[in-house]
Amino acid sequence: MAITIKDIARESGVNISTVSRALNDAYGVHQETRGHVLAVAARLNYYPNRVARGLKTRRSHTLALIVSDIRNPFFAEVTRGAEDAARAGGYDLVLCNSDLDPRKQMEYVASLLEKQVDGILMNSVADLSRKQQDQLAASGVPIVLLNRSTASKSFSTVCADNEAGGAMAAQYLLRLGHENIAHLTGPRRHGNLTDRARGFLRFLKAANAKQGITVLHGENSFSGGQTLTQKLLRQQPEISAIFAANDLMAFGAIRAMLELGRRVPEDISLIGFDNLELASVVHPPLTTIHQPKYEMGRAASEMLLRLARNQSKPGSQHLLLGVELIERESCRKRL
Amino acid sequence: MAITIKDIARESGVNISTVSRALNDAYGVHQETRGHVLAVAARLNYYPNRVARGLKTRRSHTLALIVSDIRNPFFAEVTRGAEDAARAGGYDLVLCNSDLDPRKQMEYVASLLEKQVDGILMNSVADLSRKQQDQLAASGVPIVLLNRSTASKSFSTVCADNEAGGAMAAQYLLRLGHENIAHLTGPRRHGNLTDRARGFLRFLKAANAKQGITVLHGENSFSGGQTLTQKLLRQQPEISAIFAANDLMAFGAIRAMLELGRRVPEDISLIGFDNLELASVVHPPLTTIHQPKYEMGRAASEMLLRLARNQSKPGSQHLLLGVELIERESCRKRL
DNA sequence: ATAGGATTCGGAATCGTTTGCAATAAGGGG
DNA sequence: CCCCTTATTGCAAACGATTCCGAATCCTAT
Repeated sequence: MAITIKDIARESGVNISTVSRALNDAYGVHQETRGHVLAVAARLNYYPNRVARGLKTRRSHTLALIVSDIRNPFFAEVTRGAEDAARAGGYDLVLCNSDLDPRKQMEYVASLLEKQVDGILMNSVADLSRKQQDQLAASGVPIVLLNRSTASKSFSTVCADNEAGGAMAAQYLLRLGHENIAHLTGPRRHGNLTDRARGFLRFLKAANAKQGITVLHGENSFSGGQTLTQKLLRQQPEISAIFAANDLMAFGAIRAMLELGRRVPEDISLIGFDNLELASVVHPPLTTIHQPKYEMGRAASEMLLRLARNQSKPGSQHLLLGVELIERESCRKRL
Repeated sequence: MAITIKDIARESGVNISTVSRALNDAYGVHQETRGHVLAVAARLNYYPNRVARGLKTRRSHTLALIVSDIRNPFFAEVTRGAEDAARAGGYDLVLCNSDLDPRKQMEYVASLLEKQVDGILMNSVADLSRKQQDQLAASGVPIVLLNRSTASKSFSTVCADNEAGGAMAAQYLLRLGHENIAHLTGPRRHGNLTDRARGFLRFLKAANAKQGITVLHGENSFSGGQTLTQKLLRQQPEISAIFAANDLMAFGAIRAMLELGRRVPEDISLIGFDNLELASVVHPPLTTIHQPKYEMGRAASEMLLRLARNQSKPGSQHLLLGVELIERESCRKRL
């Protein structure tokens, strides 16, 4: 049986309320008795029961993070940022993998509410029905959405500036003199990727680009990038630059080009998005748009902490983080 | 204010104890009243407060996982397995990143104990002092160590058969006719890598290999693999096969050889260990020893659940999981 | 010396559950 | 018809903390 404040009270001859006050160094306990209590607590090797504490104070000092799959290196990075910030604030983080399944997501949320988590970090609610979203918003826990720019009235968000990133990619390829440019992206409903595409195309259009621009939709994965690239190069062998909507697709593109005997960057320039750890490892090292993944996780946790502590005025907040061009070796001037 | 069983009791005209029993469908409540209570609970949109429950039952229904860094894809995979199994058992998982810092690890453990977690999954205790380890063992929570084969009396373990994996690598390279073989590994104190090296060397020795065998120690990372390979090929250009102690080092080796103009597998065969997701993505696709990462996480969670539920006899348990050779394209017959 | 404010402390309620025990109701055998 | 099981329910005490409130003590200024 573990030591409780009752034991400490008995052992040090004071009431449990005094022990509690001493332990939390609350106002109203004499220095001397505080010292004595603390000494006894240390001697008995006491550690507080946070569950009991939570019952009374109605805060569990835990946050939850629901991602689609922690094995996605993007989320791993975000998660690390979120955990570090939570920990720094004295909270711990429970991890949930939803696979983007709406049912699983709602089950997680229900379970988390029962556990009285103080806030929830989620990477998407896009696939939730309107009704489910309302249910979430009505639940009362603070929620911040990761990676969702569409300013929502019910939820706070933190997101990278995907549109600006798309524009950066366009500007860069234009500056290198490319004219036949393709954009490989994911399913149309994918918000972030759509933003990137929009920024990309808008910039090209604004620059009066006279080039042929091709946009191909497919799976936003390694094999998706691979397949799209094969298709692209079969249809338009004259392509000189590719903007892949994320690094994984870019890796697939590299593979496809390797297999087709097209060299990167000698024959075709390639730029990705995300700046995954692997981007610098792959050959050739991938030029890409850096998303501040760790910072996104950190900022989201910090925002959630403020919300959970009622330190910020109620209502939803929105944070848009900047992106950055990382120049490596997968792009080259058009000859 | 949330709905409690007290509200349900009032609303349905029975005592809270009956409500509690009905909700848990415990023995001793009439079908009819149970039905009524459940209906009222549903109508009021009741969900139980697990914190209060935990206070009384002394189980929090949460497990914790302490890894060095979730960004390491190996741990991401293990974590996913662990979380799935925990969830399947009705537990959730709090994630901790220790960076292998002993102080952080102990802080995490202390915090987790205060939160009354029912069990802890850790990836290593090797860097803890003897005293800290005893302290851990004395804490009373079930602990299972991931990826630590050294059968410990105080802790349960689940681990892949690193030694057998090392032997497999040796057998494979021998079968391909290689004679000048090098092994790139990490720091000497790293238990798992040491096991791999032992299996590897033992097999070569047993096969009466007359070859020159070189073992190089360095950092067990991408750049470690890169550096060691540069050094190796400078000293011994005649090397025909390399066994890297993990895939990350193998990736580094690929990069180094690329830079030195040595082709894989035409000039030099390369085999890794882990079978990371990326192993099939990199060029050339890496032949490697597969560790059942997901299963390790899952098995560890399941073992921990049994321990936490007192379903297995006390004392430590140990599980060794098999490994497997994954043949891709980074190795070739010696001409 | 004493009123009165500030400190310091103890008592007890409370958070939302579970659970042992007693009480009551129901059913069955003699 | 009564006694004895057995099923169903209520009562109340936990679990381990926090916190409001009032009592006791101390200090200080008049």
